[in-house]
Amino acid sequence: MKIGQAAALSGLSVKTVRYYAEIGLVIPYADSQTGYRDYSIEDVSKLQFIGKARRFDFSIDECRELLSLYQDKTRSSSEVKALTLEKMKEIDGKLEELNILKTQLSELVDSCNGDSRPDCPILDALSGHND
Amino acid sequence: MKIGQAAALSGLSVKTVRYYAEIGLVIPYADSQTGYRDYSIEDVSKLQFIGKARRFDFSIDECRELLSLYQDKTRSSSEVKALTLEKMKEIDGKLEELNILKTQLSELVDSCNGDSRPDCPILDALSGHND
DNA sequence: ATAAACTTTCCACTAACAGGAAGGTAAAGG
DNA sequence: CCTTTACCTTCCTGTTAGTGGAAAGTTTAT
Repeated sequence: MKIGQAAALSGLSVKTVRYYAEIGLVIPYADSQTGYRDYSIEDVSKLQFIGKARRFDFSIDECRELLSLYQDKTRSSSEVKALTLEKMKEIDGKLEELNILKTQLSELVDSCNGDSRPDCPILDALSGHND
Repeated sequence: MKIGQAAALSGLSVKTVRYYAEIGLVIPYADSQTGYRDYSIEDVSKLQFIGKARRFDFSIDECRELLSLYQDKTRSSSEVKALTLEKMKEIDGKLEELNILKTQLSELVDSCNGDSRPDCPILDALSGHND
C-alpha cells in the first residue's frame, strides 16, 4: 500500500512515516517504477508499535531498541522490562522536578496581589539574590 | 567586564551569554577597539534574572516578556501574575500527562515477569490493537 | 618575548518532526 | 481520451535553546 494508507492505518502523519523511513526505522519497499514507497501489513504493524511506544514517551532510539527486541524471537523479557523501568525512573525524575517547580511558583503567586500597581513580589523574587 | 566574568557572576555558560546577546535578550556594549563584548553590572542582573526564570521553566520568549515587565516602571503586577499562573497551568498539564504515563507503564511492568523467556506482556501491549 | 588564557566569528549538531515549493503519478469523471 | 483532483516525490527551511569545535585575534602572566 502507499504511504497515505499506511499513515492512516497507523495513526501517524505522512510526514512522520516518511521521516521514519528516512532515519531507517521502518523501511518500505521502493517501487522502482514510480519511486513511491510501498508499505506492507507488517510495516504498518511496526508503525503502530512505534506510535504507541512514542505515546509512552519512548524516544526514537528507544523505539528502535524496542523494535529490534520485538522482532527478536530469542529475546528475553527482562531486557524489555529493564528498558521500561528505566523509562519509569526518568518519568519519576521529571515528576519530582515539576512538583518542585509548581510549589515554588505557587508560593510566588500567593505572595502577589496581582493588582494594577507596579509592585510585584514575583519579579522581586526573580531579581533577588536568594534562590 | 568581559563575557567570562559576566557568565561566572550570572551562573551561565559563556556560550549561553553570547547566545543571549545574539538573540537580543541581553545586549552588552561592543568595544569597537577589540570587538570584545563589555557587560555592565545591570547586564549581569538581567542575566541572573533570566537564569532564574529559565530554571522556573519560562521559555526564552517568556523571559523576554518578563524582562520587559521587569524594566517597565509602569507595569502592573497583575500582568506578571497572569503569566506565572499560565505557566503553572502548563506545568499542571504536564504533571497530569506524566502521571497517566507512569500508571500505564507501571501496569505494564507489573504484568511482566522479566525472566529470560521471550514471552513479554509489555511488547504484547505495544503491538496489540487495544490502547 | 612567549606562552597561557581569553575572546571573536562561523559552522555544524542536537530531537522529532512540520510546512511549503516544485514537479511527477494515479485514479476518477466527463 | 483528456482533464481535474488527489496523491506522491525530493529538497529546503524552521522549530528550541543552546553546545561543541575550528581558526584566528587579544590580553595577561611569566
